[in-house]
Amino acid sequence: MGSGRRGGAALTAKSLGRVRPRSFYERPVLEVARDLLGAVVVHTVPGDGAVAVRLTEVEAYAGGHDPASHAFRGQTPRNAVMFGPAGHAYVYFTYGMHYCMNLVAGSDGHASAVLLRAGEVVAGVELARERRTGAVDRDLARGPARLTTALGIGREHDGLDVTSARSPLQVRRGSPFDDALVRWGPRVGVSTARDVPWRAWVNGEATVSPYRPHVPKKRRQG
DNA sequence: CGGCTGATTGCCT
DNA sequence: GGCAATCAGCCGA
Repeated sequence: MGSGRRGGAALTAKSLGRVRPRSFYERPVLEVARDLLGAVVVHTVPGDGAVAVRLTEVEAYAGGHDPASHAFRGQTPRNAVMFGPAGHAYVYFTYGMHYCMNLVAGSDGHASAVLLRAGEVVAGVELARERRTGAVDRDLARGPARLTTALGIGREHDGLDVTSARSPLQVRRGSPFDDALVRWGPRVGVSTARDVPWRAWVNGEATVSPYRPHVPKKRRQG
């Protein structure tokens, strides 16, 4: 372990499809979210290898008018990438230990984005296992923070353009899922717009995250 | 299996 | 100072 390249032979651009162009992201965020199911996120680390994840679960955030969005209270240094052009990665740190990755969608300045919640590792499984020690294969990228860990994504990737064929972080066409397999549900922990289903996942996929609605943490007594 | 909770840092008010 | 777009581990049934 720790020496030599991994995942190179199994990872061909052809099998994963073309890199999605910026125009793919410059659409309403719900359309982008739906079409990201089946798409493949590829992160390559020179000398280490590449890991590719085929998305099975995503969540849409609609920018300044969305109470659950990081953009709701306006632009800050942390969320600045969301207010920029589509097709860039917005990576944030949360719970003092986890990273989550979004893809900026919509028109410039709208600050909408799609959270990548879960997927299946389709290349670089060995490297993903190293990054996710102890996890069974099905759980390697099953959950937003698990997904970034498996891919090796951190704060340094915030703002990266994922539409370039030369980028170490790309999103490729992959193999889209049929509409009949796509399910929509209400988002977690949002009081407004509860009737709008902004979480999309693929029915029957084992890699869809198992987590339930988040309940506010109770303050410790004494 | 489902439910609950501690971990641990940075961001926003 | 409160809490977060989470996760893993522990507990009881």
